[in-house]
Amino acid sequence: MVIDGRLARGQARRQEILRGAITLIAHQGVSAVTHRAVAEAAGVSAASTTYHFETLDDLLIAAFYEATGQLRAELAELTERASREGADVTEVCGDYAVTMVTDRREATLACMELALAAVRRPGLVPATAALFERLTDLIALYVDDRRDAATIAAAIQGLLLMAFLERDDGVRLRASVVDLLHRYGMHNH
Amino acid sequence: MVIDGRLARGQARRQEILRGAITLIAHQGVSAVTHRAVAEAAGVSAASTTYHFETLDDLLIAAFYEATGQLRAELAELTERASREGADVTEVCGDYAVTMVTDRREATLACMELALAAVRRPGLVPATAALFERLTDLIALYVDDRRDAATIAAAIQGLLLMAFLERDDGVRLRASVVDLLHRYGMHNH
DNA sequence: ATATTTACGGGACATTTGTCCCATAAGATG
DNA sequence: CATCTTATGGGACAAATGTCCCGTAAATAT
Repeated sequence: MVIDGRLARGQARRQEILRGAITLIAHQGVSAVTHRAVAEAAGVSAASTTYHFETLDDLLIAAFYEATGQLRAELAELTERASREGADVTEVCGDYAVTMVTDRREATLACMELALAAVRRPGLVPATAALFERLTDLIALYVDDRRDAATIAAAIQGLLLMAFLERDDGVRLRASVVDLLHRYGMHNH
Repeated sequence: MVIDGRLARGQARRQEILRGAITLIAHQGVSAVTHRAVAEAAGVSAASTTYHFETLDDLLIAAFYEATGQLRAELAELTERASREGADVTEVCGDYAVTMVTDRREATLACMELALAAVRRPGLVPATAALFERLTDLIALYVDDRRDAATIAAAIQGLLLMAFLERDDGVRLRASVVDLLHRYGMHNH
């Protein structure tokens, strides 16, 4: 069976719309996400966004899955590689933290916006939790107790926010993350 | 000179409006803050909110100062007392963290919303930084290095977010905070 | 007592919002 | 070819929004 070209193009545009929404969230916050604004950001008509996402909430939830999905995939791959190659987890975490506030700045900010929004919208919790799980997976390679790993993951979230507020380029953040991990891993040495 | 009763009553209503805005932010997010919604939450007319706060941004910034102000005052008093009485800072921090997700839930949530908003609105940064400073002050009683104290303060912010997401009643949070502080204070013992 | 200042309610305005409807082009299917 | 199906664009609609204006009551000042 051949793939329907129309469906394929539709899905492609759907992705463009989601990317537009994520960029919008990162730049101007969740409140800036309107059908029309997303349409303009994605370079499509407003009707197109209502076609692919019946309601705005659907669009937001989908954008959240998209944004976290990227980071989740990267984290999972990082975890797999670090586990295989026996890399220094503290260094890997430090490097990736820097990536989150530089290259992945938009997606990270979007995730933080939406994680906070999840406090009020139960529908967003599972995806948020999934992202936390992936980060915890990576840290758990270094810290035995998974509960501790979860604590560290949450703490790193706070460090990321501070880095954004201080317009830190990542240097300070990197040191903080590495140091934090060392504090919890000391008993391993 | 006698105080103008009208001005006094005006300021009182101004406070009511701010309280309404803070409650609104905590319950439904920053986006729910509209002149009319705030007016209804505060039990006043919409015109009254536009009278006391010419623009919505003014209202938001004022609400932020109000919300952080409460917490800042409490933290400052806590720091002063702990310093005077030589109390166990880890216990004080643990207890107050629990307070933040229970009794002070609304104000704390509002602060987190607005701290994140500060990433995009430079006007909100000073107040956010001031709140962080107060928290850092308290922690600095326990951890010598102020840089470390700031890191811990940021980390606690992350733990608070996680507590909200997990609907933690504070038990888990308290343990995490105390443990985190012990990790950084170990060299003191 | 009269005038002035302050606080506030009611209402209006243009703009933006979510959402829906219809026409049409492009691709798939018979 | 004819016939669906899918994806979009253009446009419309009511509702909500920020903001402004006018009238008025109450407190103060002269």
